[in-house]
Amino acid sequence: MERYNFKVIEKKWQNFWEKNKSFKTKVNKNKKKFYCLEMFPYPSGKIHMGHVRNYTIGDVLARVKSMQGYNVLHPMGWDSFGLPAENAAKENNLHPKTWTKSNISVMKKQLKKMGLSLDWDREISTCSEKYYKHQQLFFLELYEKGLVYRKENYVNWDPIEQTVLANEQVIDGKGWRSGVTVERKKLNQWFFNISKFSEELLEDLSKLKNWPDKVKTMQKNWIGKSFGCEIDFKIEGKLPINKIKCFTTRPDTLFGFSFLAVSVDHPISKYFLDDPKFIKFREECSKTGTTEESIAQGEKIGFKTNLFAINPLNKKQKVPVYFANFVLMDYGFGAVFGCPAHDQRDLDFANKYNLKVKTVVKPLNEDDNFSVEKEAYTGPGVIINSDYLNGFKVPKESIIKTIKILEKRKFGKKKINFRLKDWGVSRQRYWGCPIPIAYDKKGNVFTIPKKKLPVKLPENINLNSRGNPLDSVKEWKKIKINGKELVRETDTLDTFVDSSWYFIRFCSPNNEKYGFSYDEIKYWMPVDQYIGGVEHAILHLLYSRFFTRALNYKNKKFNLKEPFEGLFTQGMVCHKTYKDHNNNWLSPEEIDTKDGINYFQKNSPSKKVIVGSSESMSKSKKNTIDPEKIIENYGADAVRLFILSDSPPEKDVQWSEQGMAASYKFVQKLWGLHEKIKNNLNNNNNSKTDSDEITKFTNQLIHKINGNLERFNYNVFIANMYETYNFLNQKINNSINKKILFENYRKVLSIMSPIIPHFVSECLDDLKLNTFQKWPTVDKSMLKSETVKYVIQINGKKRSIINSKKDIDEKTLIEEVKKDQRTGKFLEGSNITRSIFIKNKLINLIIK
RNA sequence: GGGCGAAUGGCGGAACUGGUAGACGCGCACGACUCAAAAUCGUGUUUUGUAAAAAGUGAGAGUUCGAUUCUCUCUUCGCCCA
Repeated sequence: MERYNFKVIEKKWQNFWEKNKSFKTKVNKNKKKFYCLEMFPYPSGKIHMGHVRNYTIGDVLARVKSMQGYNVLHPMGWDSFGLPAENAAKENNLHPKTWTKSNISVMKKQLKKMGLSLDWDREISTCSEKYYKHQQLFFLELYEKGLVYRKENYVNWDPIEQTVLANEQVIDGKGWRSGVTVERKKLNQWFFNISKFSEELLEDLSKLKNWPDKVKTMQKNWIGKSFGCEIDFKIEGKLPINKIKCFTTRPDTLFGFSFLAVSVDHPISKYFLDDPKFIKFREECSKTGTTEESIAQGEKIGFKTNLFAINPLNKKQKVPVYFANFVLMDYGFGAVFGCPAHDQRDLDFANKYNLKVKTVVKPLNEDDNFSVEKEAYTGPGVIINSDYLNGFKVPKESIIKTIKILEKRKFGKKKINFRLKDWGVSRQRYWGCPIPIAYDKKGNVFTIPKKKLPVKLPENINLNSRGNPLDSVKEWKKIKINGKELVRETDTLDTFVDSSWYFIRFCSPNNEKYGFSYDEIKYWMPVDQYIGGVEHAILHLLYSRFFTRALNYKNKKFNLKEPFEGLFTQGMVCHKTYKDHNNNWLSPEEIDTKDGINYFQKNSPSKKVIVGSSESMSKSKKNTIDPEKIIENYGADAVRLFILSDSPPEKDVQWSEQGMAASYKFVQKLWGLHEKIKNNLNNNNNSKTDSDEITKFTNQLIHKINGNLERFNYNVFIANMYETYNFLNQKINNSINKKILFENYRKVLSIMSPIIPHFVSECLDDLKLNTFQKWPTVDKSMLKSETVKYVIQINGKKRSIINSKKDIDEKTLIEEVKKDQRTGKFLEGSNITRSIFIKNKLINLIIK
């Protein structure tokens, strides 16, 4: 027997597919479409195992759907703008474009070696002018629709790098690169008005039936709808401030009011700017950062003003006004009223500054003397100590009733607040999509005429200069519009904008006139199955949902709101970690073992290795496995098989050499089986002995696999493949009818083809069959059986399994149980008091 | 701090609506082939027990004829907000 030579055969079929453009797709209105999309990669250099997993999962689905008769769109492209290109450019003195292009060409070759059924004619790259010119046009259209605006906003400013940092680039209040304390700076930034759609984005989550609940919950929390009330507090003091507006979800606790806290960025802060103590305090605040985590966990600090706020429900009550670090200007109105007894954060603050703590809610099972000490009470109960609010049930009755009272007295009104903020899209970066805007000397905004698009990125750039790179390209910045001398916007768009519509572009990748054609998106959109990492569960998916709505807004021709009908989030690829005794990470290639228990450094058995837990593959932990090498060693089919076999796709999978080797062996075994079956097909047997059994098996197999595919249980699918091998390898003999064997084997091969397409193509071709087979259908009559296995339970315990005729009645079965050797003895000398009978499945006899 | 989820042999995991727990793979053990090894093939493999049998799905309770599956309490771990 010849070994299966994957190197030759995989290359052969990859060439065949490429030459014949086997996966090229066109709109075909007579055929049902299926749009299968995996999140496109950032071209960082090489593909990693996460890509291998993601794209294998998608490819299996695309191939199955195509076999099931769908017109499948399965494209691939590159999310190719972004900061790493700029950093790489600085380090290697390479232009970002050069770096990106060469990465794309490497990764494309690697993806092709995986044997993916991709329509490469639809390849797009977001850093290409052909792509971003449409994005610039969209930007202008959104601007016209009023969905884009410019405002001043605080940003994290790195004074050394002269650039804005993202929140995750600020570590302990310092720039990740410079290590210098980050400043808060007010800058003019462009915003997308995503909050306009807050309600809709939240509501429509319920329509997304094929999304994981987990992701929907995360989006729901991110949008953060809360019901409450805005309240105007009268202010007394020596400053010209009459009132301060607050948002609260707990107006019912107003009698527990003990301080008013405002953000250091609140408009009233302008009256304190000449107070050096306040300036110092504000610096202090900027160190805690603005993330919710740092606010929740950091120390709560305040700066007492000489102002007092008056409780609208009790005018005698005056409380101090503080600036506080835990109040953010972007949420609500940048001011909150403090009720320490019923909010832990407020309680911490009150305790620190010796402020009054008045209990106004008691749990239902407590008496009126209930009083909050160290822990704020936030649960349900009844209002107490609150004059005419007393007795209201918390929270259902109390909040609504209080709001009504406030509204009646004109101190406030009902308000729904969202946590979701508008999307700031300005980035002080070079390698991104230029914003098609210019300004005159006064700072008035001018849009670049649509005819003049694209605004191209200048090629010559000095990335080592400080600050915004485009700002230093003097010639590029100058522009004349209608004879006016203007200066271009030098910020570029957040790369999340690029990925917010690429799935639409895939429908019309070569349409030069516009970002898409209505005909094509009408046919292809929405994406039927979107597959990617859960790390994009919030931002990317929410931005995409927004962008689709933005295109839909005021445009009746664009009849689409939700871009992704189905979503699947796959788990990560993990590997054991290794360290030497100096706590340095070691890569799997640097270690060796003799017994599989003790590990040492390669070629030096004295240097022991500490084996750590399995963690997601990352360069920093050195526990990555290079897909290219693995494909080189084992072949793409075996790698596809393994990456799916060991865990359900939505969970993390452990990479293991042994598992990989087992998959490789399995492909080899299947080749052996193929030879064996081929030999059997040469006999002239027309009898039916053993043949029915094979047909029955095949039908049950298809039935099982259909179910497993529906549930994305690809690992079980593969277990089914192993079962099939075990069964056939045992059953194949010369007594099997040739025709029946051929027909069943054809079906078995077809079913395996989405997972190991090269191998199956070779086998089918070897049998002179078309390598593109239809997905086999189940012959339901073959799923039925004359006899049935009955589980016999006595007092709920399994005692035996009896083979019996199908559809027999309870009495007959009980007689059989009595006669049966194994079960009979349990029944001797006792009465059957009850029996539970489940047809064709089980009987449970209760005896005394 | 909040939200979501998970826990099954030595390991990864299976068990569709409550109905045979441990499919399938890895590992391990034994055997065959071999001078030998690797590779390959075969057999076995939850635990205790020679066996009959008993126990067993993180811990404890509950519902049920019957619970890995449903309910409650707890423990641990993971993910997300970050």
